[in-house]
Amino acid sequence: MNDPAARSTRTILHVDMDAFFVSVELRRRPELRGLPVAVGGTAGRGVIAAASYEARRYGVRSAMPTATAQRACPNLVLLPGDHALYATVSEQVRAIFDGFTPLVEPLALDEAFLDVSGAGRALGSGSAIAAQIRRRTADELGLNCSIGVATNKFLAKLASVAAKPIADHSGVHPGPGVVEVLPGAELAFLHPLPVRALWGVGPATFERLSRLGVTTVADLAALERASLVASLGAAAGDHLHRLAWARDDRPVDPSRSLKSIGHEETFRHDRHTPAELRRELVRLADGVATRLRANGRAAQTLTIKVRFSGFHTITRSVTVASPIATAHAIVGALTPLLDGVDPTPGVRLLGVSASKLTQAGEQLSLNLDDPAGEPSAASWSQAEEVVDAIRGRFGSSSIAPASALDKRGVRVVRTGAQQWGPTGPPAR
DNA sequence: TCACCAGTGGAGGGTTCG
DNA sequence: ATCACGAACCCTCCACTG
Repeated sequence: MNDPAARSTRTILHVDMDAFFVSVELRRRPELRGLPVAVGGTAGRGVIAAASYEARRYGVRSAMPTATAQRACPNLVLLPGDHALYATVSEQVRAIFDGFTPLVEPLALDEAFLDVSGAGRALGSGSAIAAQIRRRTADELGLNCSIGVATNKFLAKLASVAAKPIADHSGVHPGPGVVEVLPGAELAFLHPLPVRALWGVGPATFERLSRLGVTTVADLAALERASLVASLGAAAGDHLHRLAWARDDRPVDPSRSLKSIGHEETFRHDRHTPAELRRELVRLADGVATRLRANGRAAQTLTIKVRFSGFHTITRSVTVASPIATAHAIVGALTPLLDGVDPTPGVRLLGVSASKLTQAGEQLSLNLDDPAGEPSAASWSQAEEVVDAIRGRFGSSSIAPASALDKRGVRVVRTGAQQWGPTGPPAR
C-alpha cells in the first residue's frame, strides 16, 4: 500500500456484448440462429444497427445503409428493432456488473467500463473476474460478451476488440473472449496497431495523420507532440500523443450526467413547406419536452438542426433566460429560428435538441396572470404534466399536440421511439 | 477616445463514437 | 450513386465586459 507503483496501477475492464441487439432478438426467435440476421431500418433511408456474425461474413456491418447490406447479403433477415427491450436487458447486464464493483461506467446499452482495482482479494485477478462475468451473462441471460483487461480505459477497450469473434468469407471464428494487456506489456500491444484503431481517430483525423506519414501507433508515438498539436489542435493533439504512449489516467466515472436531450428524424419524403416543417417541429419538441420532464430536467439552450436534400446541414440555436421543459415553450423559442429557414429546396431531416440542462423544480412563475389572456408558463407546465400522466397510463401514442396532427386528426408520424431510419416502405 | 488584452459565453460548424 | 439517430466534445469566430 505504501508502494506508489502499486497504488497507481489500476485494473480496468471493458465489457462489450457481442452483436447485442441481434443476440437479444435471437433469444425469442431461436429459429433464426445460424442465419444472417440484422437489426436496422428498412431499405430506402435506413441503416443497419447490429448484425449477427453470420451476416458479417457477407460484409454486413453496423451503420451500413440497409440497401447496401441487402445487396451484399440477399438472404439477410432484417428485424425492425425494439429499443425498449434492449434497454431492459441492458439493465439486467448492468446488475451483473454491479455485483463485482460499484465503479461501473456505461458507454452504451451494450458496453461498459469497470474499475475492479479494489476487488482483488475477494474476487481474484482482472482476468478471473472477466471470466466470471462472461459465465454469468451467458448462463443467466443467454448473451455472450467480450472483455478487455488492462491498466487503463483505452487499452481495455482495444483489448476487448481483440477478444471478439471474427467473421469473414471463410466463416465465423470464435475469439478468445478475454484479452488482458499485462502491466509492462502496454507498448508491445499498442504500437503495432493501425492508428485508425485509436479512440478519437476517425476518417478526418486519419486523413491528417496520413499526410504526416503516420500509419501505425508506433509512427504516432515517434512524432513530436508539438507537430501533432499543430496539425490536430491542442486538445486532440495532446490527447493522441498521450494515448500513443499508453498514457490514459481518465477515471471510470459511474456518475456521468446527461448533458443534452434531442430528437431528430429523417423523413421518408422531403418536406418543402414551412407548414409541414412546423408540424414536425411541434412533434419533435413534444418528444424532447417529455423526456426532459421524465428526467426532471429543464433546458436553457434549444437547437434546431436542418438537413437539406443535398445533405448540407445547418444548426440554429438560442439560449433563453430561464430554463424550460414544455413543448409549448420549446416551440416558442425555436419558431423564430425555423422561420429563418427556407424549406423550398427540400428538407430531409429536422432535429430538436435541448442543452444547458438544469434540475427542474424550483423555477418560479412570475407572470401567473397574463393581461393578454394567454395561458401562463405555469399552466402549460401543469397541462403537459397531465399529458405525461395520460401517456404513462394509456401509452405514448394516446395523446399528442393538436398541431402535430394532420387534417383528419390522425397523428402524422411516430413518437420518436428509436428507429434506424424512416418507417414504412422505401421511398421512390 | 483609442487600442489592446484576457476572460467568458453564445452561436455555428465539425468530428467521433456506438 | 445517396447514409439513422443520439450524444459528447472540440474549434473558431464574435460580442461583451472590465
